[in-house]
Amino acid sequence: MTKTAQPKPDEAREANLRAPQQARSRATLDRIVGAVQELLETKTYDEITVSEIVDRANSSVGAFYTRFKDKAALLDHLDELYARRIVECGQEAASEWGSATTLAADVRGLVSFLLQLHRLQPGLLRTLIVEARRQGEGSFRDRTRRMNQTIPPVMERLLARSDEIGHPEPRRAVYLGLLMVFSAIREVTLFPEGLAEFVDYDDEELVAELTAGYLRYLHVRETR
Amino acid sequence: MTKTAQPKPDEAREANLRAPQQARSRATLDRIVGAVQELLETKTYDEITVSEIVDRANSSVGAFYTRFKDKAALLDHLDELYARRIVECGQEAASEWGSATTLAADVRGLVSFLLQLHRLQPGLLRTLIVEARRQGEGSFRDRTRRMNQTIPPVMERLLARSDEIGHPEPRRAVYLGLLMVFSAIREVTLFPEGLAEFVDYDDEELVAELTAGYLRYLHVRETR
DNA sequence: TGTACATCAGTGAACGCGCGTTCACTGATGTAC
DNA sequence: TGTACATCAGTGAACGCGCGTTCACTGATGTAC
Repeated sequence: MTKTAQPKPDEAREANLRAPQQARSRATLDRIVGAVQELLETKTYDEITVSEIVDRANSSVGAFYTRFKDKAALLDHLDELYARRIVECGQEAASEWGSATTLAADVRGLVSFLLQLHRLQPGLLRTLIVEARRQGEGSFRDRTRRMNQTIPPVMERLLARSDEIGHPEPRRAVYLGLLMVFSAIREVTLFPEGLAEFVDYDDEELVAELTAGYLRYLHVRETR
Repeated sequence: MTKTAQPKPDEAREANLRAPQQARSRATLDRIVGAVQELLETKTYDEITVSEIVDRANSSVGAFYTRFKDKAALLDHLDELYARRIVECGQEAASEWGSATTLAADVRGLVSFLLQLHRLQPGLLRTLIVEARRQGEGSFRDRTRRMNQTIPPVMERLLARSDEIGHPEPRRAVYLGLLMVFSAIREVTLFPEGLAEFVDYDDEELVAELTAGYLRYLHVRETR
């Protein structure tokens, strides 16, 4: 507690967003964010114009620019919101985990969680991955780091049961296994036109199969 | 053989490209294609200007527009070239396969092939996936189909040894397994800033581990 | 082999459209006394 | 409680830059006779 007032922990680190002071502008901001998120489900960020966003939000270009430094600042803000949400969801899901389950149950929970996460706003996620995070510049890089930091604790939880893991290098294996299921999920949800076309599982089956794949790769002794 | 001269089989189906008639313009075209491919390794297609492309190609905007209908036509052409190359590589690799190997060897060959393919021009591939194939419109959709058509024969080859596969649904399993290794490769090569950060295998190890993962998922009886 | 003409190829300045951004202004909310 | 002033919020026409595209022109290559 220093002499300077503590800035709001949330919007503090966002340089490009002029934080709203009144409820009215807060609402406008929310409408703008909502509008662009909707638009992102069908088009690229470049394809969306500022006018288009504010029209859909029942706002105006002027209002837009009193909140945001420029158009890029909105994308930055979206990324911030998304990152925050992921971290939050992750912690929430982790706290729901009981501590006495099996490795198989843990893995299954993880896979299921990841799939749900990707089902949320695929268009937005796609944009953030390919448009924002392209080359690790500035704030985007930081957020990737923040999100990645949530992974190791989860992996440690799996590794706590190394005795069940038959793979000779458990540590590397849990990470590569995660990458396999994670990216399969990403491919299915974000790029369904590609190879995912050949995969006709529904979500439940998909979780089951990916879980099985993960466990077998880890060489978990089968106890079914 | 009808009365009309057979059009060149290759460039025939490209409406947006005025085919070069002389060696000189062929060379110019090649330089333009080369230039944009280089640029795509570091920037998005939108970020690249026509002037930028022709400057690097030691050509001129005018020359550009005598070849291409518009800027989009170049992206279309790149996609066509890429698709053609993939199909070609696939057939080539397939023909190199001896016929008396083990399932494990086949899978390993496949995984290794996929990784090599992605190492070739990651920037271009990334662009084609996210910018061109976004929503399945017109020629891009067709090409995705063409490329996807090369997959089933390969899977059939694996399925020919179903007796070695312990998974209860061999057909669905070989496809999902493929998706897992394929998308893991994609994540590593195209989006290395993300989860792939945690994976520190070199290419050889990666192939080995992905192969192991695939085989174990298929429940191939271990014979090592 | 030479000449004339047609087509192909290339040049780069100029154009103009679209979209991000600005700005002069109006109205709403908060605060001091 | 009322009045005056400051700041916040919002409006939308106008601006201007950048980039894709055009176009009038020059030069190279091919072909007919």
